[in-house]
Amino acid sequence: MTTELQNTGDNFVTAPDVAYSIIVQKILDGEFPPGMQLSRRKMAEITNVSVIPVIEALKRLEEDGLVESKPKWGSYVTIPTVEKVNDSLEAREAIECQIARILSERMTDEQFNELYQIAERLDTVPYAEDTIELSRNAHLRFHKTLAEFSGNAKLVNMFERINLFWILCNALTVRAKDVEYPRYWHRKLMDDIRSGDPDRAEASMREHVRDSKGRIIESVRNSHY
Amino acid sequence: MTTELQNTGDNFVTAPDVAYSIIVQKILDGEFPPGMQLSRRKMAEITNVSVIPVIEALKRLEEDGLVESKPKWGSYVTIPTVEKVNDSLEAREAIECQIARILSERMTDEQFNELYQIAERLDTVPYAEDTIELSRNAHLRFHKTLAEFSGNAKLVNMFERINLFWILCNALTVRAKDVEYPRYWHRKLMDDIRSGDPDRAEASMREHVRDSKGRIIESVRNSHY
DNA sequence: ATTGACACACTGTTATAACAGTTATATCTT
DNA sequence: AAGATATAACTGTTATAACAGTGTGTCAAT
Repeated sequence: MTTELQNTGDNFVTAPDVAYSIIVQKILDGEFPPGMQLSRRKMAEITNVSVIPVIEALKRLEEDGLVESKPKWGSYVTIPTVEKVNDSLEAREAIECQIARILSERMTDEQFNELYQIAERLDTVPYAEDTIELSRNAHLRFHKTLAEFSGNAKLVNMFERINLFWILCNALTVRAKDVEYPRYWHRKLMDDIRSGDPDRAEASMREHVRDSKGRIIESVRNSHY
Repeated sequence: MTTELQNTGDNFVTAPDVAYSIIVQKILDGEFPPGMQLSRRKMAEITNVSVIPVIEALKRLEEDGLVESKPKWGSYVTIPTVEKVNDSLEAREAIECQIARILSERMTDEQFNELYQIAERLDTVPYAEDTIELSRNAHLRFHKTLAEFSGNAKLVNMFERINLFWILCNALTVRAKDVEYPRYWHRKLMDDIRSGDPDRAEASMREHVRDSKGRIIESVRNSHY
């Protein structure tokens, strides 16, 4: 049953990769709910690898903020408290504002066009029940592309970390009806970045990030784990 | 010879902790210079633990940016290229500016006084050959304390990561004579944070971080590994 | 009935050893 | 002598198993 462990040419899939992707999936799907203990042996059994790679997978998840550990006790799925969500959003604000600043100073026309297309779709496609998955993915891709276009590997890395915890919170709490963007929300952000003024770009991004803050905090407060 | 592995009461020192601290020390001391390959077996031998904890230690070092890895080849001490240093400084800027913003809005009088004392020492003690170690430590503590007073665990964590790579770069390149602070450099920063205006605090911090940028980049460019 | 202690069934931790690539060197062939 | 091939000595990777705490439930004594 080691079908997934094959070395397909150049890119080598390690056992920790396998364990990580399976566990992440189950956490985001809600199969492993917040607070649930993740025993190393059981995770090894589920993912068909041994304990060693599971340790590394859990460690990565800890870096992502999806899992926490008590020494000599074990790991469990992070419970998104108001404090943690707040910390995460402040960190996200730091990263994304810096990305906006950088992009305002170095962004090619092709990059702007690509981003603007996504922004337009986000502003026009309604956030309805049947398109929620589509819209959410587009939204994630928008921010991920912004990060990548900064050309800064460290910022991209930090963003992806923060983002996973954010995705978890969304999956747990936000419903479609809660989300309603102004009509030119994302395109305005792009225009402000395009202006070439770092301060303006940053201010616009800060507003953009903070917009979701109150909503998320409220949702988290209402869901007790 | 397992004297270091004892469980001293409550706080449990794991084998990865032991390996990590030894290897970090040797990297920062220059005993393991940039580019040097760090074989897992040899690291295990040096640190008196087995290969498994060494894997975790090397992984932590990778997170810190002190070590890089090629799959199926091994780990080696990071070579601080201009690009990496630049990325790191931009990330540092993001974190520290956000910390400055937060502190401008929530900082107690005691916290301000403690920070101001360190700032005063930094501005008055000359950065001479014999006090370089002292001064550098004070400088690190200043920024570390700033991070901690933000009350945001994620930001503290991110800061410590970034900071280690920064320490490495400093250890490799900067000489005492290169560094010369304006007389009120750190106290001005504290005053700007104290003003209560997030934008002003941020701008001041940005200037503070960028001040060192040119100097470091130049030093790194001149030291080819 | 309550309380204490002991044992068992979990948990993490990590050393050993076998497996699997990579690289460099030595040997063989042309 | 030059090139190609095989081999040896590294490297990372990870499964197995033994060790070491932690918590829980049960049983006996009070």
